Amino acid sequence: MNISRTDLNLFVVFEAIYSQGGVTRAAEVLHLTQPTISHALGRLRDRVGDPLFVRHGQRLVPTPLADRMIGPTREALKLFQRTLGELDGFDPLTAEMQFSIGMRALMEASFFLPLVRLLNSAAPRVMVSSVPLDRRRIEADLSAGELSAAIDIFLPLGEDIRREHLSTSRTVVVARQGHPQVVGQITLGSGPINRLEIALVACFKSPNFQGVS
DNA sequence: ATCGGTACATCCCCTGGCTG
DNA sequence: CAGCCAGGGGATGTACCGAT
Repeated sequence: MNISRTDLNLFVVFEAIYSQGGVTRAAEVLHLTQPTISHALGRLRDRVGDPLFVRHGQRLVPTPLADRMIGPTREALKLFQRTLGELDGFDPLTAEMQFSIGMRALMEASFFLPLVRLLNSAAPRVMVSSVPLDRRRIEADLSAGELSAAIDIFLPLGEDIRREHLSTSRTVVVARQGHPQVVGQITLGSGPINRLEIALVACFKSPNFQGVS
């Protein structure tokens, strides 16, 4: 295949369809229409001589070739992205950028406000928005650029997801001395704690963030 | 069995870039 | 400047699934 005769945008479309699991959702994240994505997929199918995705009910399932292509494609797209980023340069004081950070409500109270305060001084023109996090879609949303980053508990994710430890939290139970239902060893999995109405309070402490929710 | 909703494919047209 | 070609989008067809 001659790369000079190949529209490299087709690989952006391919990656979006693979990540989103469908043409329509790929169109949404790329801000194009469904027929446009369908046309692009058709052109890529012609180029590689493989359907790449086959319909399985209402889903598009990647073919073995698509499974083989997705890794190198993502690597290449990341390289392009990094190269363009380096060309643009980055100065936090003047950068005008927008980031979407996925997090759950509990995390939001602890991390988001400190982050906004930090950015106000370090990167005043950078906008961040907090997006409700769907754990089942973290990898897909990060790959598609729907999320710039996500803050959550440690989860088993793919190797291409870069992660950093932000804080450690401890769970404690507070009850009056001699409470009849809180005796002996207490666990989260079973036992008396499950029968009680409890208030869940999370405390986070880290070098970068401090907060209580 | 039928109907409505969802999703992908295809047809057709428009637009913009390239070339002679 | 005209003709060609590729890409994008609207409209429509087709297939599938779930509810009734």
